[in-house]
Amino acid sequence: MKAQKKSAPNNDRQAEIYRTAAQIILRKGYDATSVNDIANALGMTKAGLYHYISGKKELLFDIMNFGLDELDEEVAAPAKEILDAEERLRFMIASHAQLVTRGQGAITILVDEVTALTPAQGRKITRRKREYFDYMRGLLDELKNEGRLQDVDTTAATFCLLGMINWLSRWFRQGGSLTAEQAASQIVRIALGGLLRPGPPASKRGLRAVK
Amino acid sequence: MKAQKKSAPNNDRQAEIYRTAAQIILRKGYDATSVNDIANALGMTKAGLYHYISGKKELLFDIMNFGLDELDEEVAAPAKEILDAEERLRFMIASHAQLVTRGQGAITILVDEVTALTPAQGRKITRRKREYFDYMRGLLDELKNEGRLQDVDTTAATFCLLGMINWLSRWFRQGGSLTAEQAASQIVRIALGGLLRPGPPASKRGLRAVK
DNA sequence: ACAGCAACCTACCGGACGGTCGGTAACATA
DNA sequence: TATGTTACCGACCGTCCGGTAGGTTGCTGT
Repeated sequence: MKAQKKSAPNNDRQAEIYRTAAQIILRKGYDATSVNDIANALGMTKAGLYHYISGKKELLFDIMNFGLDELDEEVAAPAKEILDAEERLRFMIASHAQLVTRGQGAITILVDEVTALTPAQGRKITRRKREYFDYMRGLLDELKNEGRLQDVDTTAATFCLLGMINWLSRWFRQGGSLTAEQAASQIVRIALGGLLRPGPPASKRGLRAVK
Repeated sequence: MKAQKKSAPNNDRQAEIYRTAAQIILRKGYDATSVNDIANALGMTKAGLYHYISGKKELLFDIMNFGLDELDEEVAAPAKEILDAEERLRFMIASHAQLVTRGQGAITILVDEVTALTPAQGRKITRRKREYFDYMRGLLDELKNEGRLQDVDTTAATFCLLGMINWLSRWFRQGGSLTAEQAASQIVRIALGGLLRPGPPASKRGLRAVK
């Protein structure tokens, strides 16, 4: 059968390729996804797809940068305009989480597969990731200086934050019992306020090391 | 012939194979790891390795079960003997986190690569994972009933917990600025108590929705 | 002394994959 | 009508991978 699509200019097609490829790679993993898989999902052949991309690695690299662009534009940049540090943190967590839950925007997660890139590409992606990480940790440091933070290591805390947010992509499903907004708000609540009530039974108050 | 026992060296070698394979797969990913890679790391050839394993997928499946066994033995089982729910949660987070940081025990993380298994194998692993998850959520429910939990969705909270813990494997490095115990204790503190101090400056108290 | 078996090896196979080459069909421009 | 460009396709190539066949070596029990 021949599907007929008339309106498909270059730019739209490119974006469609990124989006489709990102979804498949997100689901099956980079190595397990063949260029053929991506091409077929787009209704074309491998050779046809190579008209748009210059290689499998380059496609991954482009997608990752696309995802990081989104992150900068929708999370980091708007956050920088919020004056209050606590509110800024709240915004970053919530908007980052919502970016992850958006199926198409799930691109961000591909940041995992850095090992599949060439060393040079990997270094570039890692640098961009680190920039974002450092900004977030800096925000926590700021809060700590204001005395608004619990006594926690800000590096570890940043990783915990990103862990919760990135893990969203593993469990959040559109149409599940939680909406994207609800999931994001849960993460904000847990990250900022923790699980336990401020005033516990007041029986034991010591951090226990294990083993 | 039930009395027939496999010779002793077999078992040691088998365990060594699991541990070595797990480390490589953890670092490079399942698909990017060839059977040859694993064999070479063990100082043998591919055909030699096939003396011990029955296939690449089966190896992965065995490793995953091995990791889940560890999780049951070192986290779930001991936890069940702790009476106080809060202390039980504290123990589970800390011991699970430490299991993840132990280089060799890093096996647990392989739980990601379920898609690489056959459907039947995948179902079995997923079932075991879900068992663990359900136990953890049940613990949170218990705490909630006791009124010791903040107002959070226990399912989302469990995922957040596991997100933080599993993410450890991405950033924790032996010999870094934090010891395994310190990292585990940071996670416990953040998960249970949150990032922010109980009493904030009490200036603005509004939840901001994002964009 | 020798059978038996565990623990490897070299050599090879079929298939899948990333990538290329030389087309072609449709449309725009002039 | 001639020409160029964009968007694709079928066929093919070299490589590497999972897996197998059929050995060889060396220990062990009898």
